[in-house]
Amino acid sequence: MSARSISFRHFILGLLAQQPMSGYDVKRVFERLSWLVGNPSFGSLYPALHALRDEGLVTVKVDEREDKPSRKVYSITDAGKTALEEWINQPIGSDASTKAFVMRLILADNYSHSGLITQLHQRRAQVATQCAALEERAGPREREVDFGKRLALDYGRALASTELAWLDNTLKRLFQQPLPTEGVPGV
Amino acid sequence: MSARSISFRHFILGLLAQQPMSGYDVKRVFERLSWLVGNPSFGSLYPALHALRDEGLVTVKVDEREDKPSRKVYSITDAGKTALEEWINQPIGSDASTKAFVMRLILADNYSHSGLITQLHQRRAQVATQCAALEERAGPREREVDFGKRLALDYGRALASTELAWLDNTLKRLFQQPLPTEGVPGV
DNA sequence: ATGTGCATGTAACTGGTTACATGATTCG
DNA sequence: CGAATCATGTAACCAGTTACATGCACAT
Repeated sequence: MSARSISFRHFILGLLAQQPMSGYDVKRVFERLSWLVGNPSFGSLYPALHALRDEGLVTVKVDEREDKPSRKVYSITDAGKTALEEWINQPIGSDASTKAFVMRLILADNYSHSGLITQLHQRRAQVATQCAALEERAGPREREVDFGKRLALDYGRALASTELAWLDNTLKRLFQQPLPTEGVPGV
Repeated sequence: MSARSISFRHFILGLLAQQPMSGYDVKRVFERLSWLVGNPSFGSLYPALHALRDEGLVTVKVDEREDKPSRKVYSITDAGKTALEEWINQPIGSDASTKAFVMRLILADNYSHSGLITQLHQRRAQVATQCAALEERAGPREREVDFGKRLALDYGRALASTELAWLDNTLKRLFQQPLPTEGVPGV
């Protein structure tokens, strides 16, 4: 079960790769990004941290302080870095949700230049396919679809074409200039 | 807790309100819309149907045919219609996912004119809030955010502003008069 | 006969939520 | 003293997936 279902647990690992944090800190990060990636409850956050620790992907250090309650600070291990790298570079499924993609975007610093570009290309291909399908089915020719489906199809088409434009634009920018914060070892 | 967590089960009820169908038919509908609302497996679809039946929201009729395998056709009941109406008209949570909103769009035919407009307004308010927050945090002033967060924020902002524009446009079409809410930059 | 599409289902598991329970520290 | 914030955790439950299992009908 090393690199399976990809979700909060892996994303948390990615956050810990950027800097060591306590569970409470992680929660705060999620809160600020909740609209983009969702907001796990403590009831799943803490167990996720425990699981990462049990797998040896992170280590815990108790931070005793006098002014505030003590807390457990989690840091990524070498094994964790390896697992993270494996996760973020595996191809995004065609069923991947927007949230899953945004998680990868947020962890962009963990990618190599070419790795990030590959991810964006894959996403682009999938969105392009969907956009084309939506455009065909929402076109003026299709009369059998009811009002609701028409609304939904149009909505989806609008979002998909915007995403496509964003991806094209971003890929262009990335292709022209190297990453501003390149420096992940070993990728 | 009759009207709880709102998901596939309720959406299926909405599909059955449009026309009686078998589980397999429902699956096919999902398949065509999978990018927009997801695609439940049979392992959750059939139990959902059973649950709706047990709650008296749908009835089953076995359709015996000679040329093809027999199937179970589900039809919505009066109780089901009541439950559906209650569900679709309850306010969308600020944490509501895009998929949950698209489900409502697809079921647009089940809304009253004013009911649908109310839903769109609620969504608009939430997206506007998020869009503003994203715009502020992704602005050129914020220097502390890393490359990945900046990418994600920009991505979110692009999608949110498109959705806002779509909502405004759709509301205008549905309800021919200017919106009482304030305008948002960049349409 | 065998494979493909149609059609229905169950059991084990997973990832998540809700609700609960605890305790330190600071502020009014 | 009580409330709010910081901080961590567990147990019960729930929605959904995966994998499995069955069977009809039709075409090759």
